[in-house]
Amino acid sequence: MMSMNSKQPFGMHPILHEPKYTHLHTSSEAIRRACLPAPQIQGNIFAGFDETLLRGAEALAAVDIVSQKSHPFKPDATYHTMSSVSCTPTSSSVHLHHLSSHHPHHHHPQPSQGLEGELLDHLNSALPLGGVPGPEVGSTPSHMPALSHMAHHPQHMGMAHPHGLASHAVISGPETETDPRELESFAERFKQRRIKLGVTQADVGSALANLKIPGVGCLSQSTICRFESLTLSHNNMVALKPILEAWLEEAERAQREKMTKPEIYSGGDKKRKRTSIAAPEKRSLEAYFAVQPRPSSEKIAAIAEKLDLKKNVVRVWFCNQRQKQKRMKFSATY
DNA sequence: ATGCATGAGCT
DNA sequence: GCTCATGCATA
Repeated sequence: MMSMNSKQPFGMHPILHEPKYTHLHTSSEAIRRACLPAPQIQGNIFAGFDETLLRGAEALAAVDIVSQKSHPFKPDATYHTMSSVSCTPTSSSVHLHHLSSHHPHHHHPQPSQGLEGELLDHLNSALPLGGVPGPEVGSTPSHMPALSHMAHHPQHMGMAHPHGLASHAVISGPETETDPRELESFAERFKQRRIKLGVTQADVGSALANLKIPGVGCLSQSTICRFESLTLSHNNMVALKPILEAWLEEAERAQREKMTKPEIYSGGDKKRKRTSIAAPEKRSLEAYFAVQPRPSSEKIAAIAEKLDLKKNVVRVWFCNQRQKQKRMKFSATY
């Protein structure tokens, strides 16, 4: 008895189900890879990790920190462009727009996040979309699946495709906006309006279930946050956009309703433990990653032993690291 | 806001 | 075992 309340209630996710995805992957992957911060230095040279080389990588990492703060790329500090909400001190605003055209892409003014009316203030007590009471990030809806693995055609997401993909918007327009620029501005607008409504990211996440969109349950605060900060894959952004857009409209509609007719709104396990990889070990991992983002099982084992970490922890770390590189903020993607 | 983890589906 | 979408836990 342990997996009963885990995740997905549905096995599928209509939202993104497009057979097409099945072959878009290869090329898009390649393209994205080509756009990455370019950690791949000379894979061959270090290809055959052995004690010496491992040490070499570590040395590299060590040197890296000692000499200066500028390394080939900063894995942990996912390319931060948004300074609007930045809360992390570590990554001021480091992002490498390397390859291709690194152009000075737009930045948003981002006004203040302060609400601007007592009216709104009380409005958030009676959340739109049903229900979610607590306006604080503390509201933990247990778990709730959602439209979880909607894009389960993993290896084939093609963000390299300007069109053809999401051409079947479930909720919004006939053609889902795949344009990075559009996504960025939407995310920006979304956040501002959400704040205006006095709703937290967690609230939005759980309120999504009230939209009753087939296959769409709620989402976590993390996901909403990532959507707003564009730290999701492009495809993920595209998939979530119509859903959040629907929520936003519904929420604002509900608010207007309350404004007009004030009468109706009077009513109103076991904990997972998170492994923490120490800074030194993390530096080593980063060094290894720089020379070989996809170490073999053996190499992972070697690294794990060397750093005295569980092999699985190392494996997952690499997976997450790779995933991070693919997230939006896709520097050179446009 | 973000680090580490899980799990589905695919190879 | 990988990628991807997501989430819990936590800084």
